[in-house]
Amino acid sequence: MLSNSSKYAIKGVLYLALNSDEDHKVMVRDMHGVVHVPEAYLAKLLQELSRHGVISSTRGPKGGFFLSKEDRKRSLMDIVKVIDGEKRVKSCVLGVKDCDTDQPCVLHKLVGANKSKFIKVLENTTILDLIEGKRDVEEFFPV
Amino acid sequence: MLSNSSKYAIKGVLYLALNSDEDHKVMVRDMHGVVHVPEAYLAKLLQELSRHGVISSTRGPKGGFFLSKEDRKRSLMDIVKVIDGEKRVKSCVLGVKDCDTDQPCVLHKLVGANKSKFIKVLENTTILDLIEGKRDVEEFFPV
DNA sequence: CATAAAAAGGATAAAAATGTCTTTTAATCT
DNA sequence: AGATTAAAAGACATTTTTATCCTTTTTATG
Ligand code: FES
Ligand code: FES
Repeated sequence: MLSNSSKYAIKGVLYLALNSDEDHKVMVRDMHGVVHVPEAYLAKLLQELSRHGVISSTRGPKGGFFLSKEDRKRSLMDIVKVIDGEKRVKSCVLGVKDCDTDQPCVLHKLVGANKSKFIKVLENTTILDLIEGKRDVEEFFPV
Repeated sequence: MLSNSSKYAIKGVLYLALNSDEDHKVMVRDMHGVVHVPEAYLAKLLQELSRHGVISSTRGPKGGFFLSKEDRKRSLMDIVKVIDGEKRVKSCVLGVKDCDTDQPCVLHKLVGANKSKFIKVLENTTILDLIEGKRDVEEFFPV
């Protein structure tokens, strides 16, 4: 459903949500160990997210990636859309076509409801929702 | 969640459920067009399923793949386990570890229930369940 | 302005998934 | 028995995903 890259990206953004803001940017070098994602690869993913305006970044000394107030209101789907594309996550359990069309597949009535519920979660859950009240970083990044 | 290969395999087995029995075996050549899976690749997947006893086959003239009475009682999960492995489908939304452990991830409470419901469907739905009453082959194999 | 720090970008590499082809084995039919 | 047929097996090819490396551009700061 979600690619590995999307999982990585989500974890990266969660880290930023917990550890960064406009005044405290964080370098990939300092976060890749905690979220268990290869440094260069995580950098690529975050750059992609930044390029699409899902997260923020500045270059140079004191630079790094961070989440602005606005960024925190982004949904998980915003991340997934950039990395995997919407099509991938919404595709039918049995094929490539979009789910919920006029011609549902055999499995649709069995799993379709679950799938669209999952998508709703991605769409309706913001970064802020996930981190509110939490500061115990480690629990966020299981191996 | 499910690999493309698993989807192919499920579609192949569904075709066999609708079009084969002990006395009417079917060759890959005759089915790959209907289920929209490359011939040689489908052959490989079916061979794998047969090797693991999920479906049946015999070689030579009048040979082919088919589902025995027993085979029809197999669950979707039996197919997925052979092709993808159980780990892959059960893994956590955010990582590689198994879901539902003592240390659930941040997303678990949001999506975990959906995921385990999906797995339950795979485990509890048999081939027979899917085809009962149906003979309209085409609706089963959307593009 | 010089310098160093950091992301951005691009090229490349490695691994996994997907797909094809050829040879071997087993069943059936003359 | 011999010819034919079809799956089984395995080698090979392609594509996609995942991952690394190196150069360039931008920016803060002394
Ligand atoms: S159409 Fe196949 S899961 Fe919805
Ligand atoms: S532990 Fe991550 S989804 Fe269950």
